Amino acid sequence: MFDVLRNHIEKKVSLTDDEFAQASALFTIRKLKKKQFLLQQGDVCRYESFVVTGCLKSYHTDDQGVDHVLRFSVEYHWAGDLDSFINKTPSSFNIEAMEPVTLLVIDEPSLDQLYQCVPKLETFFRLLNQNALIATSQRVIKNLSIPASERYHLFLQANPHLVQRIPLKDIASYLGITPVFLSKLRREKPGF
Amino acid sequence: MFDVLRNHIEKKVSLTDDEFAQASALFTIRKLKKKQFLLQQGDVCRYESFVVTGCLKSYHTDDQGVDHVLRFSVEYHWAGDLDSFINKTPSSFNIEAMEPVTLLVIDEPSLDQLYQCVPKLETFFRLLNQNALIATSQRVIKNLSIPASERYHLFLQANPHLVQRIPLKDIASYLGITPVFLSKLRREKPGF
DNA sequence: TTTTACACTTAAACCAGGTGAAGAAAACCG
DNA sequence: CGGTTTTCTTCACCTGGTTTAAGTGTAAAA
Repeated sequence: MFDVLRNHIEKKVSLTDDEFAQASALFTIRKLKKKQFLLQQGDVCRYESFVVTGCLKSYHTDDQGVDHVLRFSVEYHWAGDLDSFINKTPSSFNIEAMEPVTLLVIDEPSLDQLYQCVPKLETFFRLLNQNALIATSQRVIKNLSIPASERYHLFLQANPHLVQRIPLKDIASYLGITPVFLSKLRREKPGF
Repeated sequence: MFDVLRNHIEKKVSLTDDEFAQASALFTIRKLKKKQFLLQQGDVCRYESFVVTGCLKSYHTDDQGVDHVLRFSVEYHWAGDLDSFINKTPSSFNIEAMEPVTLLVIDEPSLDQLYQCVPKLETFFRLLNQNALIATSQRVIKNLSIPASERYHLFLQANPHLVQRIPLKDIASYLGITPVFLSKLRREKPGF
């Protein structure tokens, strides 16, 4: 369980046994059933969560009741709303388990404490957010410059595993199109 | 000149004179004329740049030759391509001065060194990227959930100063619409 | 002073993608 | 297994936004 987390962290910074012990003491295990919520829009996000098994989606429900998927979090990735977590503001996201999920969660005071005790972990989370920022910026540009059909095929290539696991309507939502239109795309350009 | 940078940093973390001296020794002053490039698509981004005066745009030119603006960097903000800067890969962005610009620039080895000597500055840049990630994520959701006309008015409200400084076509590009359509929007819903 | 260049507007034809409704196919659950 | 719910598809029609192309205003270059 915790060794998965250690493995994940040590891909970016190396830790002594003692340092990792300090860290793991601050995480707790949490399980969710399919369709359970880790966070509901309007609530404050109290935890950053490392996904050990399963898959979650983070999505915003707009005033017309339409969902827009920001990201999927699968094994060895993180789930949470950074804005709400840091600033203690009501979140504008739902985070929902798409499958039974096992998480290692940490709250904000503990994470702060961890940064003090083990500065290497501040570096780790800095790198994590740096990569997330890079990926999100690329997504903005792709959404602006690439038509939906191509965005769909790029998504398929980049996430062949995900497509088997999650409903198409959620992929459509992630891509910024309707399920109806995605269906049309699949009919027109099959294969690939 | 450098006091502007210090002021900016101390909004997030406080520094001793000595700590700031170590930092400022690693930055150098750079000036650009209007229309000069800080970075050209395809080159590796060697510097993170703090904007003292002026305004720049970061944009990607797609295979059809169309520009897509990722961000504007004005006074007391930063310019650079994080992906290219960190990973030393050819950048997919141009960064161009829209006005005469004065910058304080730092290269990657120096920044790394700075993180070692003054850990508080690692915290500072972590917070900076954290905020950028939050803002960029919100932009993804807004682009997916809000129609162009509303996005335009939100942009006006949020950046009243910018609109006076930069061409409308660049705002259109930032919003993900054509200048022609932006012009139509302005005609239909004037005022505000 | 004239020329060139670029930003902005207008209008009309066009298309990528959305809407609503309704059925077929899967997936879920007792 | 059988019934319910959810997902996926199809079709007919609609709209927000693009494209192309022409015209105007302005500022800088020559």
